[in-house]
Amino acid sequence: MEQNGGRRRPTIKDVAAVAGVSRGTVSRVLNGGHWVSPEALTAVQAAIKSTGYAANRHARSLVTGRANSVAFLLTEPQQLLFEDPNFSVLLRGAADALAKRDMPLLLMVAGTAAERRRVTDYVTAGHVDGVLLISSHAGNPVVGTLLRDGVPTVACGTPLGYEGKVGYVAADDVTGAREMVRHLRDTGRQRIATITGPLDTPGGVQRLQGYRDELGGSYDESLVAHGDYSRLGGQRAMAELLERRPDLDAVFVASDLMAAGALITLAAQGRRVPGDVAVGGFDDSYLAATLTPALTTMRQPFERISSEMVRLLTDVINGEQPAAITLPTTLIHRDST
Amino acid sequence: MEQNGGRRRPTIKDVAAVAGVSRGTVSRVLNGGHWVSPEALTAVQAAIKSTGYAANRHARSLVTGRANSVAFLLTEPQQLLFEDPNFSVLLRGAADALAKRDMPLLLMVAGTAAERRRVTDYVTAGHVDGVLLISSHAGNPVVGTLLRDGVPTVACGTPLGYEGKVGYVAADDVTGAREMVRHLRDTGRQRIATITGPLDTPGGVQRLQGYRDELGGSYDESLVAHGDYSRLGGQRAMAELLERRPDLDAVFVASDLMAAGALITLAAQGRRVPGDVAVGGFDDSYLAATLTPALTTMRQPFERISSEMVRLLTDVINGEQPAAITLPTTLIHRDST
DNA sequence: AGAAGCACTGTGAACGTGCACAGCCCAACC
DNA sequence: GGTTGGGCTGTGCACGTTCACAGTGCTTCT
Repeated sequence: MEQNGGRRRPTIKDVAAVAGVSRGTVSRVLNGGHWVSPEALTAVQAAIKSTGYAANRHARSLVTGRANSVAFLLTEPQQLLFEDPNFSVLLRGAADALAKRDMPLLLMVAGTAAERRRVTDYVTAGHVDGVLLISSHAGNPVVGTLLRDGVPTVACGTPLGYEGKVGYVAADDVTGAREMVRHLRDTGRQRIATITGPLDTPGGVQRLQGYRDELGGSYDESLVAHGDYSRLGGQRAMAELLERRPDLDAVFVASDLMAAGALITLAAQGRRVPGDVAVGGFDDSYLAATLTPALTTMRQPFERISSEMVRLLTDVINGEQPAAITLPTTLIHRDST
Repeated sequence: MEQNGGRRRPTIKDVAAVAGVSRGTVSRVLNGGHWVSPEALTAVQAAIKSTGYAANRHARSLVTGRANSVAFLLTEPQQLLFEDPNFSVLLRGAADALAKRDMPLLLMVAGTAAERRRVTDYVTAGHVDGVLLISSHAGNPVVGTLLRDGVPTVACGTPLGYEGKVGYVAADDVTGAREMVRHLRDTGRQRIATITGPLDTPGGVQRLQGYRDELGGSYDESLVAHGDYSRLGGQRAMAELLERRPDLDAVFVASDLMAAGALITLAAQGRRVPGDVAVGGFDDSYLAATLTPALTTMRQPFERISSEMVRLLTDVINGEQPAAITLPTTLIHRDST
């Protein structure tokens, strides 16, 4: 309420004085209000309001040993993740979920070795309570460090090489991929190709897995090309596929961004979508609906993924065992199939 | 070096004991190393390494009254900013620049009134030293609050309604827009339209200003349509322009994302780019190069903008007067003009 | 009536730092 | 040879909070 006229910020002591109680009582009110009389409670609450008191988090953290904050850690080699439209959605979701718990989100980037060093130093020094890990490529050295130092960690997507050792939240890639391939087959496609993600990422191997599972015996190596989750990668992989198998009539692309690239190649080579070739994506990023034609894709529930990551992480911080959560994907039917 | 076997983290006292000096000396080494003898210096440095000591930032903040962290504050009503490709670049740049100063970046979102309240409480409570403000729409209530409470703030783009009261870093929108329009005219275009950003944002008004300045007398209201920085908005505005002025032969679009939308409309209506209509964008986001045709656009130096914002903010935090920094834009000539 | 419990309150000691201050040693100066 | 002063060092206090503990007054049970 009061104006900050260059004066010192009110402390718990000031509140206690105004309320006519002791520091201890104010502290108890602040932390749940148990074991304090109704009169004291209201007096303290009024005093807090009138003084404009806000707890000093540094002092609190110092004595409790908890930072009450969480790091959102990006460990991609390049800024590839920043081109990824999903990243923003995930980031925002995490920030929202954390804000509801009154915990700030610290954004940390660990691309280079120097950054990696700084980040692990920071994190293992206990300046955050836990880490939301946006890694993906297997063999990430950061994961090992966090694990070894016992830092509560929740990954986004199966952490290849660390399954069962670190908690994670992921979409059901295998089933999602199967469903898309089944959809393509159900609409009469015979020669269904796929553009995969990098095979050292969970999305890369698991969506390919689903593609294979669904196709079973009729699986054919020449219908598989590999991308790197970038638009350009999708463009190239599509060109490669068309050269190898000009007869293909559908393609399941492991990400919307790569699908956007594939559409460019298809258009450039005069193939009509979905007339000549049906295209199915994965993610349902905001891109999908704006492409021409609008992209049929598997929706990943990113808002849910981020909120579950935060929930899981706070649980782990509070001593629970890390768990693995898999969430279902949904087929979004648009114009490209 | 030592393993964290559930043991307590080393404190400055442990370091002092190992080095055979007092806390004070270790503290001096930590803060610049002035007034400490060479022998003590090396002894302390060795002790820091052998104990694996890292200063407790909470304790430090408690006594110094500085948080040593900065908030990256998003104040857009919706998640519009998260669709904006520039946002990621800015965010990453800021995180990098801050990391070099060993300051963490706190991401805060203040879209709704409740979020706004929480954020201003947090910030004015002194839990961060300053704010990197990613606002844009005029009349943002958060700016006033920050200003009133004397929170060091640096905005991205001219903070409409608060010019001269808060420091900012911006690209030279007016000159950039002029240059693009001049380029269109120099390549022989006669009827140059424009799609503006929202007119309560600096980019909206200033890029329109540049367009007008360059066209001078030959300026015509019917060649101006308004967008909202979204792809769909660009799509709609382009349709509006084509209906009103089917004879137009060029369009300057105030953002790449809107230009992407404009290209969709132009393609749908059978206009060839750049044959029938030349299209110039603004931003040079990663989108621009991947569009078909690749987009001619004005490059905003986002990496530089974010690093200058951080530099300016740290200056303000250290007591300097806030300044206004304007950075030049560059014409990137591609295939759409 | 005294003991025992309950509901609540106040107090002192931490937590790990930076900073002001006082003290030390040694060289240089009068 | 005492005084000054500069280079370096150690010590006590403060920062704002939580937590354990010791009360206090009041009810209830033996």
